[in-house]
Amino acid sequence: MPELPEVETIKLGLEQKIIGLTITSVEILNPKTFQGDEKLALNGKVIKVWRAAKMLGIDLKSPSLRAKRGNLNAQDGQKIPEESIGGDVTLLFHLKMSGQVIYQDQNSILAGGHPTSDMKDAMPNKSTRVIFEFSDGSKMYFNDQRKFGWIRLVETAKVSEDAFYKGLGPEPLDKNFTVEVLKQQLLKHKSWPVKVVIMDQATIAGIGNIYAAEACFDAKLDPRTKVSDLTENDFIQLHKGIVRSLNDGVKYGGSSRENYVNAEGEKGDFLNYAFVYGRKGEPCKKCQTLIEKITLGGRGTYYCPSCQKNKGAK
DNA sequence: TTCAATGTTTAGAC
DNA sequence: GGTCTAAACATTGA
Repeated sequence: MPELPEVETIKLGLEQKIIGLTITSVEILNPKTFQGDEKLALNGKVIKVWRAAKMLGIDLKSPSLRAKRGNLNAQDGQKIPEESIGGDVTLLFHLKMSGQVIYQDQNSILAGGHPTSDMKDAMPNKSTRVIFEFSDGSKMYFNDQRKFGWIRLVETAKVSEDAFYKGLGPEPLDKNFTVEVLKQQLLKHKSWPVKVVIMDQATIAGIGNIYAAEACFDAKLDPRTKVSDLTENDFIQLHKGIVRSLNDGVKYGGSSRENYVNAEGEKGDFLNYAFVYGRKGEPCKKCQTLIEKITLGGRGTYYCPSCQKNKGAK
């Protein structure tokens, strides 16, 4: 489920909580969920929490890895300086369709990812796949109903070699993501429908089915419009639509109805603000025409037949 | 009972 | 190779 804004929401919450904490145990309830040697995370201190597309990264300073290497740098045999700021190992998370990251300490619950009614209840539950415990007694749970998601432990220096990470295109919320970049990326697939191409992770990183539909609505483009039929203005509007919908997603705390829950009961409810996603048969918020649903690129696709036009269609 | 689900990868058929 | 579809992963809920 989670797309870029949901993962960003988790990242923003998590970094307030776990930076500086040390992992004291990693309990793997479903072996297929965790790839790599979890022992390298033990006694690892959280240095950084980051996001790339829909992937979450947690960098750890790993005493275990240093011990394994004899505290020597593999390349030149030099001692690794203690003041080294970079992490040694990184936990990569991908939530796929139904993953959740839930962090609980004494005072609060931080729950992000796929929305379920029980996500702020007692953990672990039947969807819990991996449990991390920190030095202060707080815990982080990785839940995943459908078991599509994964956690991978890799050496921080080798994150860029990770198969998934390697395949990612430009980050849409990065300041370098200009209209020109969008255009260049899209033109690599001139015959593809616009919604399909913006969901392609190698073209643009992090856009999923919800935000792709919203971005097309925002740009007034029929999702089936081929890239070759886009005008200069379409690229500008599409760029605006992508950035706006993703930023709105972050602003509203993601599309999970109870994405972020704390003592104040804050919730993410972007879906309440969606113009087309999940609104088949309901009136368009702009023109009252009923929203239609089709299948495009194998995915359910919602659009307003009146607001969104396909200039290439006969 | 059947179908679709906020993701990604892979296999087949033109 | 390009392009499209279906299937695979596994589970739940409408």
